[in-house]
Amino acid sequence: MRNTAQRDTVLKVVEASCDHPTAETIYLRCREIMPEISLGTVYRNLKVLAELGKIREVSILNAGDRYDKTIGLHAHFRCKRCGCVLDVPANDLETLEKSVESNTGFQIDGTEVLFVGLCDKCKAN
Amino acid sequence: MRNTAQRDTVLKVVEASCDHPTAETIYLRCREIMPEISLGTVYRNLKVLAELGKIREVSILNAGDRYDKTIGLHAHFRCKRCGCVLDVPANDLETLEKSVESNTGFQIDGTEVLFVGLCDKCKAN
DNA sequence: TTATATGCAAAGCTTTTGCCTGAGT
DNA sequence: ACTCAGGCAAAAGCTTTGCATATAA
Repeated sequence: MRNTAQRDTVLKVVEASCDHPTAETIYLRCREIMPEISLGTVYRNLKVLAELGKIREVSILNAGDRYDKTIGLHAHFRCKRCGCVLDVPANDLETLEKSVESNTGFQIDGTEVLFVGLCDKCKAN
Repeated sequence: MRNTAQRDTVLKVVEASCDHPTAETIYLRCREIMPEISLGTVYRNLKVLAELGKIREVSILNAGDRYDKTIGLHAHFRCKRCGCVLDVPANDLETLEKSVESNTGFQIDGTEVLFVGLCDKCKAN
């Protein structure tokens, strides 16, 4: 694994993003810092960084894949009106994982929880 | 909303499937019953049926969208080795939804829970 | 030096859409 | 009859990949 400026840039951009950006958005943000970076490189590095566990892929039902700097177990919320994606702290998730493991006998390595609904602001109007 | 043989076929195929099939798989199964059905029609009807709440779209992190005949609140499990997707009964989900609603103030209309890991069989070897 | 990563562009998938025709009601 | 839905094929994303070049170790 080589240490390249491009990979560094992708990681820094994800780490600086709080909005669970898509690959395309990450690409645009990378280009602000490193104008010559290519889209293919961004995709390649997002994949590598996710495999290394440095960033996290988030699946947002029918709205493209997103990336998240926060690795630890937590849930996501997507507002079906404005489209925003927010972190939801959910401390009961570990309990949930454990109970499913013992009920099913499966080995669980990761859990994705997505709530869909209306956020504060959109609920208001 | 018109009642067509094609829409009926798509619904019947999803209702007869226990493996959370992709749109492509559903298309192939439809063609066994109705050889002239087109892929576009399958996509259109999957979308319509999901909006009507007759079937459910399931998001399986980086593995294409799937469809599910089971509407009620339940979780999914995907084996990262063999790729199978299974239902996981999780009765605590409603409690989880409620607690997130009261903690965040968001209105929650739907919840997707996906566990990723190794199933029984794959764990064994 | 040499093997890995990048840039660029083409290719691959999945899903959507336009347009004309066919079929419910 | 009047529309909505379907068939077909093209287009529209999004993501991956091949290949030549550049660069980290």
